[in-house]
Amino acid sequence: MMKRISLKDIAEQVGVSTALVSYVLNNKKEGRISKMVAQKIRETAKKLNYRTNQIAKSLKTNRTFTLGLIVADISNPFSSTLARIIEDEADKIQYTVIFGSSDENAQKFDKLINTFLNRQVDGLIISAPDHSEEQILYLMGQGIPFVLLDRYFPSIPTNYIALDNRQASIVAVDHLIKTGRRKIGMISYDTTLHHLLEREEGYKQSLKKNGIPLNEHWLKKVQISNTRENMEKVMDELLAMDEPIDGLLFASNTIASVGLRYLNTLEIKVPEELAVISYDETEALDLFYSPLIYIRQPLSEMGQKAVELLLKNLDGETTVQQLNLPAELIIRASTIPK
Amino acid sequence: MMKRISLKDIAEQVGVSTALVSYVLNNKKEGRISKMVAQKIRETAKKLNYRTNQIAKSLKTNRTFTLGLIVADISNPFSSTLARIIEDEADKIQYTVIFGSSDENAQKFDKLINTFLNRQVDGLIISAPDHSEEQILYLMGQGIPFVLLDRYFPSIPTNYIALDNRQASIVAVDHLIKTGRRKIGMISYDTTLHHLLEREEGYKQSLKKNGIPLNEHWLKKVQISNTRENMEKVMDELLAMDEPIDGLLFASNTIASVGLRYLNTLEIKVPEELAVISYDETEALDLFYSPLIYIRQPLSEMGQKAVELLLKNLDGETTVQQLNLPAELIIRASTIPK
DNA sequence: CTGAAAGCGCTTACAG
DNA sequence: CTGAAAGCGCTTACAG
Repeated sequence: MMKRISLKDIAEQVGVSTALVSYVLNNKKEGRISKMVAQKIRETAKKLNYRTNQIAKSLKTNRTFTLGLIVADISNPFSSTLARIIEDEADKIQYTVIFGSSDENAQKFDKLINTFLNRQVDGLIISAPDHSEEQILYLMGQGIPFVLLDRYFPSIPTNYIALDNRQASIVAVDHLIKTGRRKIGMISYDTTLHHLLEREEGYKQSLKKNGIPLNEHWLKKVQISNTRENMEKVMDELLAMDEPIDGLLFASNTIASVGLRYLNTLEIKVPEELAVISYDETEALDLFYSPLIYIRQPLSEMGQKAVELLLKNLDGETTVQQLNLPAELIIRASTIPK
Repeated sequence: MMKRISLKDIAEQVGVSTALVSYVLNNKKEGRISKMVAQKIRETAKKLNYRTNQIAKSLKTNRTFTLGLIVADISNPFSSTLARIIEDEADKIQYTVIFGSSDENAQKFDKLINTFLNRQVDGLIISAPDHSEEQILYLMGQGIPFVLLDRYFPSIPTNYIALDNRQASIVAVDHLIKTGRRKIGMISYDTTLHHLLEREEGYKQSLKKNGIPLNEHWLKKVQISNTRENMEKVMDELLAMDEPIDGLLFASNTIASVGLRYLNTLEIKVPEELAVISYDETEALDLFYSPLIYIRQPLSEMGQKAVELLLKNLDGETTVQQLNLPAELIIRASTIPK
């Protein structure tokens, strides 16, 4: 690789100090530097194709303008859509994003945190996996600026941007009931992640509110690490009961995607025999033979607010902000009244 | 934020030089340092929760162990799947990935390159947009290690990992013909991107080989920046011809996704009236009422080879390597014989 | 208007 | 076995 041009090279060519070159290129001390010299410096920088060494600059200024993004899995559309929004927001404030996937694994998550901190990221945006309280508390203890996104821990008083999951489930299940369903199942993950527990709570709450006693067999949980294998089993159970369910809520896009694929292979008619609502939108929903109703998370707003909140923290803001944004139920064909 | 612990802090506590601390923590000069001191240093580092400042290390060693990944759009499943594979491969060699989306725009692409170079990435993995030859040549001129992924320029003799696009189209169209189709359309992008031209060439070549004269109205192009709006128009054209097409090849996952959504709204029966094959797999393909045949790109292999090749370059390898990997036609229901 | 100098936190050739 | 010292490429308080 060719030798990179440094401030020193420019300084030597122009016959000034590196300090002056630095001032000019950073537009510091404007007006207090002779126009002539300033112009000469800029010209020479251009001619030599000078490129700031951000590493050196970061070492000196103690700011890297880098943001660490930890998602569950960047190849999941939910994560990658958020990543894209965050990329765009970060770009607006001159930030670059480094990312990593935790695979819902607290240990991998811990490793990512460490890697990112070693790299001196200015802050982190985090979708935390199950059982990662310790790492979150560590970050707080160290005073590292970060914002939790999507997932959060009610016991930890820290910044987060998330959905109002309980309300989202309530609206969804209310809709199922309003369109004539009474035996409503839900498939969620076997997890202690609070946002999913809230989704389950909302489901139960809606049933209760509408005078439908909860049948405990209606609420199924599948392993996060083993979703595909588990789904067929629990769906068979839900559909093979004495009184099979006539409404179903999927708690995530992955659950929905796998579930719909399986439904495609069955004789069940959606929405006539089984009305389905899914959390999150994926293109899969549109291509299912009966376009699905879904709970749309305000991803753009979530990503924007997360970056905005992180930036506030980088700028010294210390008050904690917690946001549970409302979801929107997108109503299409899959729950026409019976 | 709390003061970060530096080598100096450890050195002071233990009563040795920073040099020694550095040697111990980096496992340099093993055996030439007294066990006692080494252990004391390690203990103290642990006790103080020492964290290497990678920025300082990078400045000194001139290596950041950071890799820049430029994709078309991280929120597109094709990009995010590759990103995930690259993340995993990079992790194996202790690399972190910073990413950016070019949106198929040469100017944004140029900006990303500059940002990443300022940040002293050790190398780049690039899905280049249309008309970005200049930037690629610049990278070559500067001797920056990089590997093109998915897209490449035949006129530029540089490392790339891509698909054998021509052959992939040939196999796909051959299959359509073999199963009884004679009027075969293709929808591609309006672009000069070589990999798409190859896909088109393969399509034409198969028709020719099979004695079917090309009807120039069969090959449609849509704007990359405006895919959704364009698709309905060209599909209407293809299906409203005096002799409507009975076979169709989609040149990308986005084209397929939009196209299938539109087909869903029409009366056309797939595959009976129209046999469809798509490039790339997306979950959407599975949920279309007639599971689609598709051209599967070996994404894992592509991502792995890209990182492997980049690593070779970082280690000083200078011979250019160009790989066109074979695709696989995944045959399912959507082209049963007429 | 401009420069000499210190220092960010590391690594490493050299000396002993 | 260990340390003093230089230096990576910047920024910036200070002095003039």
